Amino acid sequence: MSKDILQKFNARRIIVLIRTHGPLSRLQLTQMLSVAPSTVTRLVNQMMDINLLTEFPNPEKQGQKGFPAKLLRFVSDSLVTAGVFFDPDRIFTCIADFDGNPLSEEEIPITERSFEAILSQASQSIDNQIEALKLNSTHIVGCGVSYPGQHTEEPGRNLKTKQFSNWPNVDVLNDLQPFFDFPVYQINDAKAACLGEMLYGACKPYQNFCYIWLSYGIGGAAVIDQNLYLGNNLAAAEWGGLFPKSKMRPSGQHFLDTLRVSGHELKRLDSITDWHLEQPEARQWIDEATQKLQWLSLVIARTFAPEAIVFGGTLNASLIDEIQSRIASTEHLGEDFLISPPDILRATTDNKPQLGAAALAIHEMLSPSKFTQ
Amino acid sequence: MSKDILQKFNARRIIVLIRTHGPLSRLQLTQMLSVAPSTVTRLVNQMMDINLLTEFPNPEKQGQKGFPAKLLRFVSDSLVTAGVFFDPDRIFTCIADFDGNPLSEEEIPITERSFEAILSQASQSIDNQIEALKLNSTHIVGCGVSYPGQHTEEPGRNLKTKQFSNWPNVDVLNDLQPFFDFPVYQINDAKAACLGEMLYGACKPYQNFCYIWLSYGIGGAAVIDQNLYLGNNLAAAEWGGLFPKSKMRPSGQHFLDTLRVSGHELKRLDSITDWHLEQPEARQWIDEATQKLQWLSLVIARTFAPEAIVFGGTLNASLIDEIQSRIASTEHLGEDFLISPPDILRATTDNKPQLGAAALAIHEMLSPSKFTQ
DNA sequence: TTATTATATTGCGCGCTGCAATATAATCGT
DNA sequence: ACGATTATATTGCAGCGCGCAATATAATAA
Repeated sequence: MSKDILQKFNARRIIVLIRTHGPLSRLQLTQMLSVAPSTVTRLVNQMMDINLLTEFPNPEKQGQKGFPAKLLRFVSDSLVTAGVFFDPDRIFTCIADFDGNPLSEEEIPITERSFEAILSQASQSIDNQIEALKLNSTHIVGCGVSYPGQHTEEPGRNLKTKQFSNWPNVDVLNDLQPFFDFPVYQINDAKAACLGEMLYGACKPYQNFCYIWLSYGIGGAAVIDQNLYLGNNLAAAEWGGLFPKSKMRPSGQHFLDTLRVSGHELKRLDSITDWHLEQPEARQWIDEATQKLQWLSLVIARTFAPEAIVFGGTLNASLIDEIQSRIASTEHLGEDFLISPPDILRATTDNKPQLGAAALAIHEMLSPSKFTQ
Repeated sequence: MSKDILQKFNARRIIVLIRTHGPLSRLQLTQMLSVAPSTVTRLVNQMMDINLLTEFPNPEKQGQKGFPAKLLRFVSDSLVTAGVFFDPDRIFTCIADFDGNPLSEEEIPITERSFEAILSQASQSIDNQIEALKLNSTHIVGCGVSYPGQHTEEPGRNLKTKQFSNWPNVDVLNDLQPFFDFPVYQINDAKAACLGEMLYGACKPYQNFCYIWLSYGIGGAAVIDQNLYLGNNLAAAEWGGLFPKSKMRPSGQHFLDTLRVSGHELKRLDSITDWHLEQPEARQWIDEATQKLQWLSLVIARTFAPEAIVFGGTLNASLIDEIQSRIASTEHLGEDFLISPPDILRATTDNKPQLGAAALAIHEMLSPSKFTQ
């Protein structure tokens, strides 16, 4: 069962197409890729040999003339990806298939916030799930790890975090890889969530979009031609920087601080209830935050001109819902904005942040930029 | 002399490397491309066969042990590109080689502003230069055409312009191609200038940068991984949209209007003299414009996080010089901006806007995104 | 039962590439 | 002075991904 087929250019393109469009016939793949039918046949058959793809009759083509096309789909437990997300309060882990269905999930409360403790629990959780699903490490394309933090300027995609006191800048190869038996990738919470939306969520149809991630802070990500654009120092799309700390900023932390001043002592984002959102101080904050985020949307539309802007995050879901729908329903994003505006979307996978981490491993394998040949 | 070698993947990569790095030996190419030496030898020899490349001894390696490496460079008149730029006042045309040296240039004053008149003069000028240089159309990879305007949402890269009254939206294939015997490409002034900087000017070393184009209006462009990023509706990096028409905006037109209010009647940007720049009203305008453009630089740094931001345009050169150097010398781009800022550069080719148009044809041929195979 | 149609497979050859052996042209060492 | 050494380039050969064209397959239509 040699998987070097996965290194082949057109094999990857086939995987990408089936992943984004759902089941397809060989003929459809031929047309979409502009390659000879024989090429598709050979590659598909090799992928069926290693049990990555399977075929089934097309129910819609029952009773039609000609050779009945067979549709191709992924074998759900043939190749899977692992995802780990954590914040100061909890660890989320999962194993997901190529279609983005979690095959298993786990949530673990955090008791000790040391790097060692969190990562051992996470890797143990992944191992348990692999065992429970009767998989082994040859089935895993990789594991994505994501948590709140900022990428540093050093090479190697290091991540530093304020949320976990005394943590070092975490380096993928030196610090993370020892915990896992398969390739590990690391990215911050916002950018992982963005990949989740791109591969599995509301952004599947888009080539270019921007993500606005509302959590304790304000994060973000920009997708250009189905790739994460990270920019110099990996600082691209870090929208939080557009809101100086000296002024009101539409972050979860600022919302908690605002509530605290008026006597509602909350420490965690997930303690916010619908009742809190109805308080006058909250209403006012929401108005102001919506206004700021609409300005941000305008700036994004004028700079990146994405097809869509997506709102998501670990902030209270109703709160994000309201902000997104209010911005989506405004007549004009801003003065002189005459061209058709980007779609303003609500993220659909931000309740499962580990799915974004899982998406990272798939992205690293399938992103067009990774296979030049 | 069959030029289908130019369609080959690694042949194009070789051209790109020699274009960006200058003369290289076969061994250097081997290492930079991570291919076998035999691959480079064969491709290079084919390109020498069609007289695209030529070799010469490496002067620096005189007196060193071993087989002396021969360096490869372009034959200057083997493959060339044509460029046409015009604004309401003049037409600039040129023929340039792959290294960005103009082989010939022409400037034509505009007497009649009809589409037909301008394009016939431009194409006639190009044809004359081709003849004078003893070239024929097989040597021309293409012709870029650029002028002030905004791209429309229609497919086919249509360009609409306010500067030329009664002009239709110009479509490349239907409207432009009939004037030329080789492929034509069209793009607006700002984005063409940006390509000129990327291929020939101050931005050669950068993978990602943003261009701020100061002319009658405020244009711009974003380069991501050595590609123009155009965004949805080709509206990306149109910075002008960030300055509402209801307020002060750092555009050449606004500068002319400001001077007019204080009694200095100027209609054309190239009528601005150093004396004008010393007037009190001008000084105040420049202060304000610098402040606005520094804010823009901060926004760009926070969104695109480019390696560099380049200032250029058809606005008075001293004026752009001053704005660029003032922004480049500020301690911090803005509040909380802690990471290393982008380089703030001065464009070096904006005195030859036709070179940017010429760059477009080369870019269309050599851009990595155009050759997947 | 045969013709027609839509889809998939097989046989063959081309062309790009890597590998390993060989060639080339300079200096170094004695 | 002349072979040894070194750095660079070329050649022969084989592998392999792909396209083309012929063929096979499995359904409906006549």
